[in-house]
Amino acid sequence: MTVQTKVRQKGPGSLVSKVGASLRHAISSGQYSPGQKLPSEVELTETHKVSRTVIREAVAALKSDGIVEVRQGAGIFVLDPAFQMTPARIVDKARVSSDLEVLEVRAPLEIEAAGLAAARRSPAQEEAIFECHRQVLRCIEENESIREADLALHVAIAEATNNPLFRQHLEFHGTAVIPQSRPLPDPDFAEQTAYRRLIHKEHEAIVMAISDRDEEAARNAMRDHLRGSQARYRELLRNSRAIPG
Amino acid sequence: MTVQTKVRQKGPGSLVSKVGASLRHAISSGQYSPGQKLPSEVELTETHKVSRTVIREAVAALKSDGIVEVRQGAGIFVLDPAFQMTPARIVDKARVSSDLEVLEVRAPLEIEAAGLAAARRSPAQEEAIFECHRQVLRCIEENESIREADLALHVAIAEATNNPLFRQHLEFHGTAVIPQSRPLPDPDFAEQTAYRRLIHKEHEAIVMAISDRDEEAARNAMRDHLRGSQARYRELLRNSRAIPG
DNA sequence: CTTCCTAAATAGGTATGACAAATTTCAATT
DNA sequence: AATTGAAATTTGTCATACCTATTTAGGAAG
Repeated sequence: MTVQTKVRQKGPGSLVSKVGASLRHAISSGQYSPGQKLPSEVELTETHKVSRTVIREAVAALKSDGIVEVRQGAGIFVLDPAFQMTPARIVDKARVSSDLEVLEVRAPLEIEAAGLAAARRSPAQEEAIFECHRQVLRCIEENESIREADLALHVAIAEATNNPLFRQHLEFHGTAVIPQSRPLPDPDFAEQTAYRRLIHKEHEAIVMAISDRDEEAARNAMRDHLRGSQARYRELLRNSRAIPG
Repeated sequence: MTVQTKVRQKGPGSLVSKVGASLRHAISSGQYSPGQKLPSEVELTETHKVSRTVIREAVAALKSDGIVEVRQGAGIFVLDPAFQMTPARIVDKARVSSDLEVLEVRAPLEIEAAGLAAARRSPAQEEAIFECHRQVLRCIEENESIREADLALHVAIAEATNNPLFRQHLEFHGTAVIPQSRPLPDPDFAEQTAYRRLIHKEHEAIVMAISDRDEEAARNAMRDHLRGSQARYRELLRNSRAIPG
């Protein structure tokens, strides 16, 4: 038997769990961003002063959690958080929530997020919000769906809170949309355009308040926007119910 | 090199993922029920005709998913589903959110929930809220931790919204607690009692507003309560930081 | 007969080395 | 510059050895 050059673990918790926690922290703290490759197994054995067995088992756990993907011959890569097991995926599996229920939960969160975004946004985050706002306008002018651009704007606002939980909660209902971006059942073209420009105008109030660092105005603008959306959506429901199946 | 008696894996997917899937299926299909011990690692190597490395890595994945717990010298045991992957656990693994971040997200949700509970609660739900409220008082009078009773009260309020997403969001941070129920670092006994009675009084305002079906009062009471909690928690943080490590 | 203690057996944790398979990189050739 | 093939790198699996923790079994004492 060869001489042991590595100290056997002493103290609570196994080496596998310790290395696992260390890797999780490295990833979640941004040391390795999505798509990036982790050090090789051999390098990790040297960094953590453990055997390859421990590294492989720790990586097996991360892999199971959807945090990394491992390609033989290539390496260990950090997965995009969108591919990780998010609460949305579990909850969506368990139950399909109605859009109104989702809105009801989202509204207070997004109102608060707008206020915090106004208080905390960095110049870069401000720019990102403006860019998303412009993208929504571009979709309106080109008569394209504003769905993705709309969601991206809301995500940018959540990001500007600098509390990652807001963004996570938005992704919680990632497959649900804010109703104003749903296709109208049978829209008159001019009416649709007016409708979408109203959305744009409401967005503008939010974005300007965030830019002005006006927390209260941002909250109020988002509240008005979402109340308007809820009202429009309920109207939508009533109208679509009046149409014989 | 010794003669290989096991066939090297051929076909898509690694042996680790295959054994992992097999074990998951055995557990979910009821072959091994909660609390029951799985076969030993050596037995599993024989059953699946793979090396112990493969078994250990497969078990590491199951362990990370919270499906089994492993005790050195004892064996591998199936966990009760209640201990398995819940949204809270996933999020906690990926990142440790600060309590203040959690509070920041929870506050708007709980304020809204209080308002909706006032609007929508059934008599049975009203009773449940009162019962939880009384339980908190009992814990205070018996000098027991109010943590569980406090959480149960918040859950009862979320339930009374009759929108299951509110309860789900509360469970989202199931392991995080509302700060007023945290142990104080070095409490003077009389001060602690006064403190907990203040909590009880704030709860009372919320519960009465819900009973009175007063949405606005419920929201305001919850807002005051949570703002008070946040302020107290920040004070707690400042005080604990002043104590030399 | 019951209880306690100790040794052995069982079972998981870690380290090491070897080889197979997949991917990437590099050098030589066209 | 593009292509091809070999070498290097990296992960997947197997085997062996030893350490640590728990369980079991047997014997001795009360």
